[in-house]
Amino acid sequence: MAKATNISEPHRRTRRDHASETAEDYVEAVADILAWRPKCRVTDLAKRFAVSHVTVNRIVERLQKEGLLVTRPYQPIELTHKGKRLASKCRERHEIVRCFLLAIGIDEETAAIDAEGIEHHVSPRTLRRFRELAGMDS
Amino acid sequence: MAKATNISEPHRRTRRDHASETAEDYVEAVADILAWRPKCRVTDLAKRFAVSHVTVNRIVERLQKEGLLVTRPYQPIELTHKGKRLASKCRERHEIVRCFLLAIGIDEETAAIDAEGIEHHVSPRTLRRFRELAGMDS
DNA sequence: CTAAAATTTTAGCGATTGCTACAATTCTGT
DNA sequence: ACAGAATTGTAGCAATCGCTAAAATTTTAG
Repeated sequence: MAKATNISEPHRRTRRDHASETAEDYVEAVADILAWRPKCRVTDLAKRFAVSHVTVNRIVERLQKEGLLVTRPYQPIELTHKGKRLASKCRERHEIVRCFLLAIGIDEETAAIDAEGIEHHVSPRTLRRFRELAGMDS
Repeated sequence: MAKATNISEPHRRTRRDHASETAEDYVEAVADILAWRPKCRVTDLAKRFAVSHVTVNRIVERLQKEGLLVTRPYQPIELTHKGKRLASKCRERHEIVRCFLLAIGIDEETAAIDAEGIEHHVSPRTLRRFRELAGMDS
């Protein structure tokens, strides 16, 4: 067992980047919304995340600066190539986690909820194992 | 309190409370440190989380207001009864997640890292299943 | 077309978590 | 005991994510 003062290894990862998680959640949401509607608006995201449209507005502004999405004043939101790639990656990871939870016997609703929280914290190695155990190997 | 947006079940959980996670991480760390040393100091926590002592100081101040721990100026940190209970709960949950990851074939180091991130996002139901599959049933 | 409704933006507040720089206190070695 | 080292506290900055209120713009309905 690690000594109490043994800092780095585990916690380098636990020092999570909340801003990155938000970015992932948002591009994933935008991609999901655009798969069902012609346009993604601030209001759609506000409803989805149950926050005010003002909060969404500011986050969208930040993500645009980071090159993940594009929008103009009073116009709908679109993903950049970079945003689409990130969204795709997140969606796949999200699905693997969700299907893994289903595979070990978690009910649909709980799996959906837990996958949302867990997805950002699964390393590539663990993700591969999840995929195997979920029977998603191609 | 609840802004009745009645949004998708999954996101009620994904709207995570970062402050609560920090509280859990800190009481868990304090308990762990006190299991190895006679006293827990601001510096110990700063090293563990790889943040400045100033950041730790402010968080400790907040947690004291919340009744999770106690400290006086220039004195070491101790957990309240409430803090000990929370720490115990978190440690158990943490161990279940870690052992579960080991049980499905994840290596020790990866399991330790991923458990740190995942622990805050596992529902009671999923946690029970993890414990079963880890062979930790009493 | 025009007025109302919906949507988006801006302004400004607070909480939380990060930092550096510096002051205050406690601990330690001689 | 006392000086220097270590530790802790304070002041003040920034970034992120919440909010309300109110202004600006676009969309919709009559």
